[in-house]
Amino acid sequence: MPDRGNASLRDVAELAGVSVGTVSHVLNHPERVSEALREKVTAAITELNFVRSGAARQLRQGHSNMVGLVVFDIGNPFYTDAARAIEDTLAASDLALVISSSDAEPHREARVLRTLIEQQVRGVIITPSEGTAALLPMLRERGIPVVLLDSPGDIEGYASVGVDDVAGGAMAVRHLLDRGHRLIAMITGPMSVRQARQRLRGARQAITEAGLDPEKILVPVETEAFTANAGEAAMSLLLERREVPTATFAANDVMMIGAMRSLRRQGVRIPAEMALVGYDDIMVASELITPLSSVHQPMAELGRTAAELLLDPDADERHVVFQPNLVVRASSR
Amino acid sequence: MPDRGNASLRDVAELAGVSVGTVSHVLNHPERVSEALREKVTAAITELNFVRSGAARQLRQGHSNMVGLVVFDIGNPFYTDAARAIEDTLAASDLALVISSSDAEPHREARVLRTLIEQQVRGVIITPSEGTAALLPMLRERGIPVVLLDSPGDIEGYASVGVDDVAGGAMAVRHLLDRGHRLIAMITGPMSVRQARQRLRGARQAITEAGLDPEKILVPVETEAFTANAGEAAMSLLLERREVPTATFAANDVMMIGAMRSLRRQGVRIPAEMALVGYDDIMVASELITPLSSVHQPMAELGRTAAELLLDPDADERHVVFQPNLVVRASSR
DNA sequence: GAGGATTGATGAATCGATTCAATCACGACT
DNA sequence: AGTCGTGATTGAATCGATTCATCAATCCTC
Repeated sequence: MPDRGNASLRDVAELAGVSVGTVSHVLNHPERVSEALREKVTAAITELNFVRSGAARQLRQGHSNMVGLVVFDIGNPFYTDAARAIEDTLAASDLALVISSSDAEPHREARVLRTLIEQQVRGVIITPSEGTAALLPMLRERGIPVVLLDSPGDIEGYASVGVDDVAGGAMAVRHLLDRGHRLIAMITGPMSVRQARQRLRGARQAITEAGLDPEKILVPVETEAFTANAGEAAMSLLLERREVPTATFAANDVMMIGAMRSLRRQGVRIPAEMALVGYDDIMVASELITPLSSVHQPMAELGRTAAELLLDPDADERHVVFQPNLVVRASSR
Repeated sequence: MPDRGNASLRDVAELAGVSVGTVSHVLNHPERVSEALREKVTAAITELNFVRSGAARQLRQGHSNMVGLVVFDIGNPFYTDAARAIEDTLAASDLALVISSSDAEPHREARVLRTLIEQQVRGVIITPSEGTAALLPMLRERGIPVVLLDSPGDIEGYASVGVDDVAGGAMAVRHLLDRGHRLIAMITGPMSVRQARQRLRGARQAITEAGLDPEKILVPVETEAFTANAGEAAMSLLLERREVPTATFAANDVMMIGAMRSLRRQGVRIPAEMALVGYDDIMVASELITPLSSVHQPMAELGRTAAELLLDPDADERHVVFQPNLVVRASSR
């Protein structure tokens, strides 16, 4: 057995009877090498099963061919959809994607970013948490481009992509207004979360724009978490009101699933007695007993754009905001 | 402003007034350096904001501090749960995780593995697809440890971790038998998929073990895909039978959600007229109108063990198989 | 046919951290 | 006082791909 698997560029050169410079040219600038030599070199490469050392390459070039993606939680389907799109876009430029999750822990986030700097990544795409702003200068100092994901202009001085949560909230409520509802509940989730606040703002805005009074039309119910149980409790509360709303908008589909449980138990018909619109358009939204209308976010486009911004040298501080779109299903029809 | 962010180990040495060797020792073998110098060096490191070059380090050491994880699809929640556990386990050994998805495309998988080899990763954890077996020798040749994920001994000669799908199928059906059901449908999914075959085998086995005849008890229905629509169609078919089963086991929760749609439309009561058990225990299983019993897989343990096997030098060809567990909810109670 | 231009190939210098053999400083012991 | 030993520090060699100045060869043009 030939001693395969550890060949260096020098070994290839020796076998092919050329200089190391030529082998390197075959790999990086094939057009500069005559066909005869090119063939000899490629033959030697296959023969030796040669794979070039990324370390040596990076050391010389000053940067690697990797881009870092740092998300809160890899488990979140939105981020994975975006990640997929990022990966595909980068692949076209021969860049590999390195995914890490920060869990929104500053300590962990710092460690992850440090590793990325050590690897001299070509750029970083990150969904910022509370502590992120303090860490970004580390990257900036080293000339590593940064794009903020799902964070429309949260932090000054960096390019960003995001989805317009105000518009999303507005389009959900506008749809319900259009269908004649005049007392609309909103299950907001925790108001400490930016997305919750902005979706609520959008909801109010839609009502104002229709020439109506948000105070009279909208019944917001804050919950402690974005869970199904929280949604169920919120809906139970709403059904006990003197004047029960005829429609409900939830800032998240999972809470709405809980709310639907409560409705089913009380025998409230959907959408006849209670129309529903959720947010996120999760995979099962269309698979529920009553398929759920929901605000869909273009995560793939978001990812693609984030990657494009990262690669664009003069995108320094551009902010791209995508518009969500409403998917209407039986729950509000 | 000091020119921060590009300092090399030599710059640190200069500022601290010591040799490069000493700085390196401070980083890697602090105990060999006197306290006085150690402090001077650490001061210089902070002053210059020094982060060592991973490339140079790797080049010299012959390997990086990264481990590659290659999955079918990052979007799949199972894999992300496992990924999280892998990441945590590796972090304890100061190893970073690089996640990539192969989409089960051999072409893409080959490219991903090539990148990992270039990076001289310390090991690779991979969920193998059809073409994987042919690619693994590339890693073996280079002495890169490999652990197969979710693939109990599929490929000879490599360590692996997996969940016992036969046992999973068996425990679902055993539960239904225990509750007195004697005509049980199984929505299998495509039989070309190993998981589908093994879960069916488990189902048969449970019936045999109970001293009954699988041919008389079990009604398998193959579908073309693991989707909700496929599940719905399968259930409609079952309901048209002369003798309608009193229980259904689906090889996947999403198909079961479709099946439940069909049942609801026909007014079949769950579990009184039809008991249900799914597989995967997806997040919404507990959030459905009728909470769904489902076979749960210990993905976190799977991930942790995969990482441990990877780091264990004498785990060369060990196979670890986990047992799934049945979560009983209202749909079969 | 000579000079100039073009194309192809070469190999030494380079990137930055690690490591080990060599040197140094200082105290202890004979 | 001199020698030995111990522990701390040094610095040069090393890993492997890239690049650029240099050299060689071939082709055009007048």
